[in-house]
Amino acid sequence: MIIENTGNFSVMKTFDCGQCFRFEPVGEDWSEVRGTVGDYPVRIKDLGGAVEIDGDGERGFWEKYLSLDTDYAAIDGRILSALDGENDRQVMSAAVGRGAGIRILRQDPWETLISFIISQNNNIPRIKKIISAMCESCGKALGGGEYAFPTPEALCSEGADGLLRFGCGFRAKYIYGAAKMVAEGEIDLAAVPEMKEYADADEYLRRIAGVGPKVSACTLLFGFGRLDAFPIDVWVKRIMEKRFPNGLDYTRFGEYAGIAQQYLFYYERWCAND
DNA sequence: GTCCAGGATCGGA
DNA sequence: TCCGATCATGGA
Repeated sequence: MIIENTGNFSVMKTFDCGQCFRFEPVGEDWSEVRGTVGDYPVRIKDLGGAVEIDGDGERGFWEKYLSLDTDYAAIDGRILSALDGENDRQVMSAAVGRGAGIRILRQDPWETLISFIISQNNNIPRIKKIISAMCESCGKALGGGEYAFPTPEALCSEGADGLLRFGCGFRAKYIYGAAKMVAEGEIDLAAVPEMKEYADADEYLRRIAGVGPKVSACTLLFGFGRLDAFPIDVWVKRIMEKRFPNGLDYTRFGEYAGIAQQYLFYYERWCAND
């Protein structure tokens, strides 16, 4: 199917900005990607102002997954006018300019939680490798060599030691603990969207060992669509120290702090690679 | 061999 | 409350 009127939506930026770990480019660049969302293996191709989806699932499912129902032009405007001072405005302008086209994906909360537990003190290529091995071994086969993300029960039955073979190292005990809590109902991820206050949702997720402020924020942002979450990792810390000498009060971005964060993250990494 | 990666936890000051 | 060491692993 083809979805029209996608504005400045960029497949490349959206799928290569570190928010998801199960997509790969089809060809030379990231203008077309393939991966798996839930039980749907899919190809997503950027047509420039439109996007082609090759996979099962209703149109509404993909529109929601890709956040095509969200007015990013309006949000960008708010982010650009949120800060005072010439320097801060200039930095944000550069970051928004570089990141424009990114969409915060609405990913599965459980997959997002585990993915970002794995992400701690780790790098993106290796995170992908671990998740891929885990899916192939513990996830439901979808045909064509594709696999669903493992259920809590599937990971729980591996045991902490069983998970070590995927190369997750010291994070194995955290993954197992999270799987056990969710499988046994001690943590109910479906209850999180009901928590209106960020602090409440954050506190709830951090009952899981291995989930600190950063993993919690990423899970809330990428898995629960909480755009007010502002994950601070080494890159964001770096850009805050380097380019905001007077400090950055991210609460000024209000309910869209997470999108501002993603622009800053993308911008700083782009500068490092350039 | 050394350093680093979308951090969290623990113990000691 | 804050700070440093430590935690596995592999790629640069």
